[in-house]
Amino acid sequence: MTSERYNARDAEPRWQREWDEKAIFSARNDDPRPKYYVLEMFPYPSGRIHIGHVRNYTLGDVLARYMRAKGFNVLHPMGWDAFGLPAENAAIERKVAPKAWTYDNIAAMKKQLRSIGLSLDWSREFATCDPSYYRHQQKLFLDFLRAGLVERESRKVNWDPVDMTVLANEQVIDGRGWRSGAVVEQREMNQWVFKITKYSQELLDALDTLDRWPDKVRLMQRNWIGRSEGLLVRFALDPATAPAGETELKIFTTRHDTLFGAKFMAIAADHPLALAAAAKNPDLAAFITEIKRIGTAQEAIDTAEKQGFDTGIRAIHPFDPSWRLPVYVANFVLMEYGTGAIFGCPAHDQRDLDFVNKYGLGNTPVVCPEGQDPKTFVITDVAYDGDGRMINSRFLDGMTIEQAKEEVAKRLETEVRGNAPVAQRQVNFRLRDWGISRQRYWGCPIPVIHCEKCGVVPAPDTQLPVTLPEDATFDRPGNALDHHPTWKHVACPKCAGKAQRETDTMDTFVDSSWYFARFTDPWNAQAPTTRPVVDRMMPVDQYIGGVEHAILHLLYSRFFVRAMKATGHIAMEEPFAGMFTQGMVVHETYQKADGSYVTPAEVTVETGSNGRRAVLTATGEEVTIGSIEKMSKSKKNTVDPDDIIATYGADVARWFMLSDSPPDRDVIWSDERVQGASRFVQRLWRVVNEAADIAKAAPATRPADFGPEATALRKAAHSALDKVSGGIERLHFNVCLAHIREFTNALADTLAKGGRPAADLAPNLVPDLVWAVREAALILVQLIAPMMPHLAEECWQVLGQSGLVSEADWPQIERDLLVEDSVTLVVQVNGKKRGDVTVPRAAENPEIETAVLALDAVKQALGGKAVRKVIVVPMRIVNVVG
RNA sequence: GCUCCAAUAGUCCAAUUGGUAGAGACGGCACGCUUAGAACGUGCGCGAUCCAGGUUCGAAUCCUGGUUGGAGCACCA
Repeated sequence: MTSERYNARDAEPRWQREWDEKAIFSARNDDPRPKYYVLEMFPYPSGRIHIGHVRNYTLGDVLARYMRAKGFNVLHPMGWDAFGLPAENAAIERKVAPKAWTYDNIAAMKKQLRSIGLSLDWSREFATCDPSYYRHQQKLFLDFLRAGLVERESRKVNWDPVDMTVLANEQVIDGRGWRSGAVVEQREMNQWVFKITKYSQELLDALDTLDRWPDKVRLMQRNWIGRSEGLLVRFALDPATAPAGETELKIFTTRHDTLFGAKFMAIAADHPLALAAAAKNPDLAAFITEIKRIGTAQEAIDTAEKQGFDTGIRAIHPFDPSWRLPVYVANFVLMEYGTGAIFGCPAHDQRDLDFVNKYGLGNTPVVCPEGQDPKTFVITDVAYDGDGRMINSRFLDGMTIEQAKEEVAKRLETEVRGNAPVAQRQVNFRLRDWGISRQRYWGCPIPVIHCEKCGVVPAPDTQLPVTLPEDATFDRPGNALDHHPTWKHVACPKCAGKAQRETDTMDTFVDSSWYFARFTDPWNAQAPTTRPVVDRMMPVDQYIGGVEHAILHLLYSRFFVRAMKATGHIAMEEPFAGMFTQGMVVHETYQKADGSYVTPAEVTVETGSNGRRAVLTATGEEVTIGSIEKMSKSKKNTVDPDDIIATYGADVARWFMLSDSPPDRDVIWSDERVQGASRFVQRLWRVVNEAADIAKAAPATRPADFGPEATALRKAAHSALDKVSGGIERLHFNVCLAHIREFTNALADTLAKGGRPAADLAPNLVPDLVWAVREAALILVQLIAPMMPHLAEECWQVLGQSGLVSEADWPQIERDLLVEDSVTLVVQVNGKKRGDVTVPRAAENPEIETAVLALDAVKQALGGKAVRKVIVVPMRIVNVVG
């Protein structure tokens, strides 16, 4: 018997070396077994891993190790999402080259990742900033360009005039650049865009096939794509009021049923008609300038009041030539959606109602809710957007909304004005094409050349990769690529004349939109993918990451794979067959009396009879325990994975991450519970060592019969095996851990009942029980192996097993042990529990009924009333209805 | 504002998807052990499953309405 504590600091590096030397986690592309691809979202090399990474990668590792034991050829790779702004900021602030900074960080983080004991295939590692990766991305870009999936477009962008760069919407805070603080301008710029909207409908429809994705994520994508069916209507303009001879105004609506409730038309500030009118009206021009200025600040948009300006233009109602509607320029109409123009029906749209109430245009209800009297139904401050019957709508009166929509569409699409129908049915999407141009150095260069004579010329394949210059300087704002003295000057591949390289680089979301495919064959120097390999190893069977990527990253990847299919790089459409969004790691916050935050490492929490209090460990000063929040540097409520692993070991960190909270929910980091995990590690170590001492006496062959004690232990073992297997497959790791602890308790009980010390006892034990103890201990170790692989290896060795538990096959379940000979059914009378009855497993309903009705408790509860019905739920319950 | 999700013991969470509310842990209390020791072992679980209705033989689970908390989108016509 070993009385030594389990020493994680000694064991963990030892087993990590062992796995490494034997390269047991390398997947082979020619392995004939069925494949299983587990992938966690790859990290940005910020410098240190975060506790959230530990959770993310532990979740994936449990699955990878389990599937490996189940006999799959598991692909579980890791890499680095290595392009991006922080490297350039480091270059500016610390005078270190982005490349050096990035690769140093990768080296540091890789060391940290290794200390977690993840079963990763490091032979496939790459960083997206490796030219050997991005050269293929450039190739994909050029293939997409040829296929019409990339275009150059003039687009409105957020421009930071100080940093001289385009900002993403998230980088604009209160209308100012997040770094420079300069007021952000809206500029029209030429941008490269991926034509993701060509796949709007497909990306939407295919969501229904992704049955192993969270509903939440699918819903978010559905809303993001934002399909709406409506009608495109051409309103004629009163020629006397048109500023420059315009004849019509096109609008898009989904509520054409409410056309008779129209009170006004509204157009966006940058609508051509608005610009034409502004040219003749200085007041209108001033108004447009004003609302465009507000338009840049995201905050202002949220709270801005509805504002409009009457252009003087009058539109003619499509069903009544004598009905004129005023055309306003309004700040709530977006040029980017639909046609940039609407008709306003205030009674049934809140925005329109706010607008008319401000400008005194009135409203007419045209949909009356069921049960309301149309004569008294009025709208004042709240628009009605529910169901009902049409009123005040001439030929539509009495129809449902759907009938009215159909009638309006039918009439207007058959009416012709100037060789075209007045209206046509149209489907609109909220989804926009994906602008990928970034005025940044540290990104994948866009492989095109601008020639004064030939225009945009793709870089020839032979010139790939177009690499970043390593001697760029960061001493002034703007794009370092553009500033570089020589890099952009090249000869035109077509005419050999003077030309310039594109100095924009790609959005880093491009890098992460296909890395999962590259992992299948990162060694291919000739092409992005190797067809037979990528077609066999993809899709990713289980992808795991944070919900913050639920929309953009996942949608872009889904688009990218479709584009890769269209250009012959892959056979499938959907990259991720299974998707899982894990919760965050959160922690309570601690504040000193002066309001400043202190880290958990500086604090000692004491639990007394009147609750918990926290003091500074160094000084004893009392600190306030604050709310539980996402770990952040500003709140200082972070824990460092290195500290945890140094103190408790990786297995404890892993076990803690998996316990209690379901993986898709936030987990509260709690020192008490981490210590609980640590105590379990020691307890398991003791139990296994004790079992190992007994197991030495186990007979070599399986006994023919097992006594009751042995059978009970075997049932506990195989039941745990069954539940844990199922739990892992459904990613219910917290429940798996509960079953493992339950089984550990059962094994410990059996050992304790035999008496102590165990060594004296072994010879007295009957062989069947000794054999069962050995079996139980082995199963237990295999069950914990996916979660605590180092401890499992150590235990495996103690149990005298040769080889590695990481390479062992998952134990076979003996299903016979899971079925009981007799079952105990709960007996209810009128839904209330009155007792129970134990019957043979095979008992038929009539015998069960007889047995139940014979119970005294049942007779008493019935109180002489006749039995009306007896409901027998097999294996569970009997309900007597009296 | 719109859409969606959640709510079970002091705390974190289970409940085979409509069948006995309790698996596991944290904390607490009691007892034991007296050295595996900032441990270890044993024991202790009445909470109208957030509230009000409804469906059902039977509801934590399904339906309706609310309360509280969270998430996403945000003038999308």
